[in-house]
Formats: sequence, structure tokens, C-alpha cells
Amino acid sequence: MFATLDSMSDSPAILHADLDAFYASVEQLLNPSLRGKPIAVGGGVVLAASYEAKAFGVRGGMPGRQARRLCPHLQFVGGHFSEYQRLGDQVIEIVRDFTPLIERISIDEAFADVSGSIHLFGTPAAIATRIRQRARDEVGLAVSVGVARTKHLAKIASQVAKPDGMIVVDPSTELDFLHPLPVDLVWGIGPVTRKRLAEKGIATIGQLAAMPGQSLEQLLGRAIGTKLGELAWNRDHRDVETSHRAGSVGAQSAMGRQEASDEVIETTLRHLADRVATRLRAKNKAGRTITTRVRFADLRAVTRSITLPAAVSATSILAAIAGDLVRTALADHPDEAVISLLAISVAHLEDEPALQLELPIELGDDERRPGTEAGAARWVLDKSVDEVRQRFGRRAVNYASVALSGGRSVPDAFRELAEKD
DNA sequence: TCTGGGGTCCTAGGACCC
DNA sequence: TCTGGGGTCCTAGGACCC
Repeated sequence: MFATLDSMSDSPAILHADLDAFYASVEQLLNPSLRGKPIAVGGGVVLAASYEAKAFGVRGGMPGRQARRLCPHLQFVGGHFSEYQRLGDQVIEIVRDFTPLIERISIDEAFADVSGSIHLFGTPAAIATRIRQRARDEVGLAVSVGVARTKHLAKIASQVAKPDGMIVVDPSTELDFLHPLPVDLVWGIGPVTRKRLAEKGIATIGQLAAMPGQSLEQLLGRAIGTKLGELAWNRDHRDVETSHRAGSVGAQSAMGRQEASDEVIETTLRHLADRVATRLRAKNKAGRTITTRVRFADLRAVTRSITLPAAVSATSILAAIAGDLVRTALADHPDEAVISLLAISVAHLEDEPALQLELPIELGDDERRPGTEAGAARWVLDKSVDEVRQRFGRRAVNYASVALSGGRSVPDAFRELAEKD
């Protein structure tokens, strides 16, 4: 309805491709008996819901119990996680047949700049149509596509086009398209901001655009206010970025409700430090800022962080520092005896030199002092463990205390999927 | 019978340097 | 002795995205 293709030719053409209800659609693809039925991937929490389930109000991130209440016939299925990666990659490769300028933002979503592809493949609308058709024919999945002059508009268009649709926003009708839409389609407006705007009587992007920039900044802060103002006025100048370097690497573990005992903390941190440090070493990275997060029984969370003079990537050193930080956080909250989550994140990443010399820090024993022989030995041990795991699988070697006993609600396979770059 | 796991970016105060 | 301002880094918290 917004497609008048002629005026598109001189403008940049950005395409946003987004697979519909991705995990759930893959499950229905793999198992035809699930097609047309309300299903959810996950268990304790809904990772993805089919459109049939969404019709009942089931949403991603929702507790499984609530989802079942909304949709009594909801069928929970375990995830075929390696298939998600494979099929997601396959669709991206189809897009890549039309342009190398691709910015993949998640397993099931990517921007593509097709401005330079028009003389080869036809109008952006024609390209989008072929991508959708090929994804359907060759992979068996529905992908919704938005096409516009900017990333922001292309992304909004693909959301509006769902399910299994496509919208091309002609440059001459951009504001007509944008302004009647609800504010939460704007990238960066979540539940909190939506509510704050609603209290001011602002529900549509047009109303947002009509708001004086000053009061917008007053309401939401300088950067957010400015950014949202620009997006509402359709002034988005971001390019498609084909490479992204990671700014941080982290891992977390939700643990239900557990007493904050030394044993629980040490075991969990050891496990998390192992995951994070292994991934850092695989990227040949090390990081200077270590952040831990402790969530209490009532889901309030606190963080403690430290920035070191040199970057670390050895498992035992990371675990030791994280332990100190978590103990600091707990000491600051002496009334909290029960915790529900621990997390470790490493930022300020640097390329790791071939031979690692980690910093000497003020810690008790030699093993925790990376500048020492013992510290170097730990790092060498870590590297050899990495190599054995590479050859024989993740389970081949475990640090003695790493094996966690309690059942976790999300399969390890999903974690490994989330770790993929 | 309360919510998983991976991230990014922004804000604000304080320390510190020039 | 008193008075100023700018820039950068660090830490803690929070909103948001997929």
C-alpha cells in the first residue's frame, strides 16, 4: 500500500528481514504434526511461541505456568537448537546472494543495504519478494521484510508486515506511514518509556514527533530524548554495519531461591567463570573490567565491578575476583540471605598477546596472582583444557567443582546457541 | 507458588588531572 | 588564599533489545 517504486531508485534502500516466530516455526517445520497448533519452545519460561499460541496472548519471556493458563492446549516442545542456527544461517545466505552489505543483529534478523544491487536484481521490492520466496521454497520458513530509506523505518516496516508479509515504504510517504503507529514500535521505547509517555497522553509516533524536543529530553533524559525525537521525525542516519566487535562477554545463572552460602556461591561462580573465560580465550580476548551481579529473592539486583590495570582471561583468576566482588555485594546487604541469580561479565576487552602476563593483584594466595609462575601455570592449564574440549566435546573435561547439580530450566544447548557470535 | 540468558547504551556522581 | 572549568575514567544502576 505504501509502495510506489519509482521514487525509491535514487534513495538508499535498506531492507530488514525478520523470520516469523522463529524457534516455534522451526519446530513446526521439523515436525508437521505441530503445524497449525499452539506451541511454545521452552518449559519454565517461554522462549518462543507459535502464532497460534500468540493468538491466546502467549509471549516470549512469559513464565510457562502463565502461558498454560492463557492457552490450556498449549504444547511445550524442547528446542532443536543446532537446527535454529543452521536454518537461520541458511536464510542469511539467501540475503547475501543479493548484497554483501549485511548486518546481522540476531539469529533470526538482519539488515541489508541493497542500494547497489538494484541494477543487478531490480527494485528493492523485487529483491525483497525474491528473498521471501526463496526462504519459503528452499528453507521452508516465513520471513517478513520491511524496505525503506533508513534502518529504523525498515525495521518498523517489517514488524508491521508480520506475519509473513512485506512493506515497502516509499520516501514520499514516510511520515504518513510512521506517525499513526504506536510509540513502542520505535527502537528504544520499552515498557517503562511507553508508560511514561502514555501518562503525558502520547501514544503514537506522530504525537511523539509533535512534542517539543526540550520537554522530550526533560521527560526521558538527554540522549534518549534526542534520539527518539530524531526517530519520530524520521531522521535516522545509521549505516548498515557489516562487522561488530563484542564489547563484553558474560554469563548468568538463575538459581530459583537459594541460600547465599559459600558453597553455592563458589560452585556457581566457578561454573560461570569457566564459561566466560573459555569464550574469551576462544576469541583471543581478555578483559579489564569484571562485573558481577547478584539478584536477591525479591528480584532486586545489585552489581559490583572492578577495573584492573591489565586484562584477564584465566578461569581461576576470574572466579577469584568475581568471588571477592560478590562477597562485597552481600556484605553491603546483610539482610539478604537468599539469592536468585549470579552473573559474571567481562568488559574493556583487549586482544590477548600470545603469551599472557596477567596482573599481580592484591589477593591472598599465589594461585590467584597471575603475574606469578602459578598464575601463568593456571593460564596454560586453561588453554589445554580448551583444546581437549575442542577435540572431544565440552563435557570431556570439567574442573572438579564446576559440575552443577541442580536442574536448570534452560537447556545447555540453548546457552551454547546464545554464545555463538 | 514471580521472570531465562546473551548483550548494548545511558546517566550520574566522584576522583583525578590539567 | 580563593576561585574556575573541562576532560576522562571508574562505579552502580537502569532501560532496552533479541
